[in-house]
Amino acid sequence: MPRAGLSPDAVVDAAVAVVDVGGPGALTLAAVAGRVGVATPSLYKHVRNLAELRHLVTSRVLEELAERLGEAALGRSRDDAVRALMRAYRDYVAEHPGRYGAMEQEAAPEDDAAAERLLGILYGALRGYELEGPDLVHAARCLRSAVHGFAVLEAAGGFGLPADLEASYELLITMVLGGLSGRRPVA
Amino acid sequence: MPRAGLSPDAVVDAAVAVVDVGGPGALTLAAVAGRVGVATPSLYKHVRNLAELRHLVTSRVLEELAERLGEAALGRSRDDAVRALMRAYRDYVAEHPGRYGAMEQEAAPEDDAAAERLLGILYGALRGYELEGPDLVHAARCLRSAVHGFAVLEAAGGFGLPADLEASYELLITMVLGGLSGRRPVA
DNA sequence: ACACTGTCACTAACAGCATTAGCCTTCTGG
DNA sequence: CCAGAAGGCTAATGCTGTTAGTGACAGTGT
Repeated sequence: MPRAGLSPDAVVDAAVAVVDVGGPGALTLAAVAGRVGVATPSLYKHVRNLAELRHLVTSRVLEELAERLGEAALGRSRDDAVRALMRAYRDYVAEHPGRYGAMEQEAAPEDDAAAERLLGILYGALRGYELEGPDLVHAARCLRSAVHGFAVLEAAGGFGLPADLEASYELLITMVLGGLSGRRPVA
Repeated sequence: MPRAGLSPDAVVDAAVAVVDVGGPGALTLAAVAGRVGVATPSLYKHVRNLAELRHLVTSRVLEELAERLGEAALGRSRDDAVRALMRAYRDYVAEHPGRYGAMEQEAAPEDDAAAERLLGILYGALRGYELEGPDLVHAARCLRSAVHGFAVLEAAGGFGLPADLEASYELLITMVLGGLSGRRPVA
């Protein structure tokens, strides 16, 4: 039995490949083991259990997303930055729907460095607006909600026809930008 | 062995109760059977398989949501209607986070009457705005994205602290209303 | 060069799950 | 009242994750 030259990273690579083709439900230790050409229990030398593997996949996706968003927002500010960020977000999800859907939902941002980093990028993009403490938090939450909601619905095929999704997303961007430009409802 | 007096509806009731306490991951035939006091295989007399049960749970949640949203939007129009709709949506999810999270993601709206009905209510609320064909579709998609994105993140504990979530949501409502009031980005 | 040690793969085994098959009791309608 | 359907059961199968124990390979100290 020659060694497979495995490593935790290689296992996550395989796991990502699995969800890319089969969706979140296909993420099983047997599938990952089969893909790397190894018996299922061998994976336990590199990964504690399935739960940890899922966690690692989530972190991987968050890292990739943060990378892309960081690039997109680089050298831009205010509306320009947010627009670029939102477009990059959707592009990533459109390229890897299974990967995005495989992220675990219960992940609290605090326990994951990648989540923290992504959140930091969001806050960075919002820096150009004059938003103090709580208002900044509200803005970031709304940005996340809009972007994530659209991403989830699109990745899961929740929208009927895929027609004109770009135009829909542009409207969403417009909504967010309008809301960020500080138009208060009453005041 | 006295009969348990089960029915498909009763099974779905139990399944909903299970996800209410244990979250989506707890939805297992064994758990549902245990809750109704029956052996696992007995469930197959009322439900085709686990996949169908999940489907039924999804439909149930969509029905409940549609009910609540319909009530909320009754007799209102335009911003008033959308505001009421969005608040009712979040209220429902906050009351039953596990239930909302248990909805299957892959559900295309076409194959489910409840989804269709909910979508109809959304479109109804948007009727007051002067939106023609595609623009109406875009608006509905954005409304869904915003509302669903916030709901998912809140239900999964994706926001750090629960503090001030109401204020955040009010900002989201403001964003949506602003976007619906027809301020075009370029034109 | 050689044993030694740790790493990494394996097989064997077990528990929990969904699912199917077959049986037996209980309701129900003619 | 009794035939048949309906709704419960146990037994058994295959897939999953997981653990324990075994053996082969690579690198290291002598």
